[in-house]
Amino acid sequence: MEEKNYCYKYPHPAVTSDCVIFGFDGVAIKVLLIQRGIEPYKDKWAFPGGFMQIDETVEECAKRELEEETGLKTTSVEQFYTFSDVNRDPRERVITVAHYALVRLEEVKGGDDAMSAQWFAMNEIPSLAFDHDRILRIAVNRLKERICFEPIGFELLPEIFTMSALQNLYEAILEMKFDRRNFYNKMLKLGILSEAEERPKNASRRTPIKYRFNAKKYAELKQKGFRLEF
Amino acid sequence: MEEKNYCYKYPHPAVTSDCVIFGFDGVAIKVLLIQRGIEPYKDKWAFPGGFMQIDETVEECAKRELEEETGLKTTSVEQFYTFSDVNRDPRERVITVAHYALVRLEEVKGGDDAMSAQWFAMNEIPSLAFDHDRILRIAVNRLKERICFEPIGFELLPEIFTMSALQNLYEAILEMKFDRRNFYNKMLKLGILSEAEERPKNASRRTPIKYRFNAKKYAELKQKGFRLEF
DNA sequence: ACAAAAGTGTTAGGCCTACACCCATGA
DNA sequence: TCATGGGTGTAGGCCTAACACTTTTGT
Repeated sequence: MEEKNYCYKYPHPAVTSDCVIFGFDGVAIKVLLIQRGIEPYKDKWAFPGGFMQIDETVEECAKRELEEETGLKTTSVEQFYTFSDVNRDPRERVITVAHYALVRLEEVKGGDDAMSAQWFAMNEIPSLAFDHDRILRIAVNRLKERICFEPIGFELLPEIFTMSALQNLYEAILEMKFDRRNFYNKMLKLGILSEAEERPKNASRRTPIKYRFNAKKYAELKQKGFRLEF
Repeated sequence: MEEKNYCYKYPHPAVTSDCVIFGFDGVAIKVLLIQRGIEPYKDKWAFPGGFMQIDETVEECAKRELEEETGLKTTSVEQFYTFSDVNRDPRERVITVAHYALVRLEEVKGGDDAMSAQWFAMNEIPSLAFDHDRILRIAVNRLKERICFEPIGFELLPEIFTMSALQNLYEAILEMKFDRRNFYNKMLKLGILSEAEERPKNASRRTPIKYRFNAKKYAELKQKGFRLEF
């Protein structure tokens, strides 16, 4: 038998952190999953995550496990819900603090085949281990809510992007279609986009304007309180 | 020495649930606190809460502890953040899942002096135990955010209320002043208020109209998606 | 040549905001 | 009689939503 050296007067649950990692390939929202190598739910797909160590916060745990399991280093994850159903893990009582993060797909490719991590489009998600289906549903809802208030979409795009890439992203996340002209106007009126290059003199009608996110203007705007409506 | 009969291969944190209970007395938002009877932070004020049992969810724990410590039974609490700083409790590693709930002050009076629970107006909050100051700050932010999207304010008011009571509540939560006519128009246009009584024939200009919250109309509205803007 | 991508502007309707007067009551 | 609370409507500005054509490029 294993040694069990950590003893308490009352029963303690195990605590894990899980990570729902969103990416965007220009067309669809994708989610990063790993295939479990051990029981329970061996060979099933699940979110990267694992047991919290006694000297780290749940956020630190989420980032550490993410890197260990997928090679992906992110600067920030955001917790969004704690799942505590009594029987959500067959091994022992486990509560998990679920986090999400947005990453640029381009910056990640490395981790994919070295590890057993893979990106899945939202409509191709396999059946997931534990209660991870539920975690995903709630994560997607949070993402939808949040993108209406903060320009988090830019974290999913390359630094320089076209207006239609941005529109595609919003349409993919919110599962809605927008009128192109209205979307342009709304985004430009917000004032948080800067043109990323001189428009060449020989600008054809066909070459799209490149933008970048203007964090400085956004900070000013945020102070005053604002809201993106869709 | 106490017996320590619950043993694990790896160290486990303790898990607690805490409750930020909001009430409204017609003028100001209040919060329910209890005075701690034991160390650590003996005699300091804190949110009701306590250790999760191994066979209950964090939400069940929150409701149980709330009732044990204040006599207050609530049907629902909502978790809003999990605090996991490594040293937030001097006894052992404790992570807490913080919840909030809105209650009608009128329905609570019982518990107050039997227990050592007391209501505090937001500007009279004493210094709190643990990291409960931080928990309160975040709870208040969530409340502000949420009241702009869902008519949770009605949970704080008596079933039948006047428009100015409702306006006072919104002004207290959001710490803003609204134009009375605009507030009336906005609320009535939403269509989630019903007049609670016949307007008497001898209606004087001075007797206010009584309303009640119309959950049915709200449910219809919610399906279509809506938003309260302030 | 045709389909697909991208740039561009106007109009009508709805919503938000700001604002003032009258009446009744209680002190 | 005066202060307070409460009911009520309008006008201007801003935002939103709907909507079409032209240019260019690649096939």
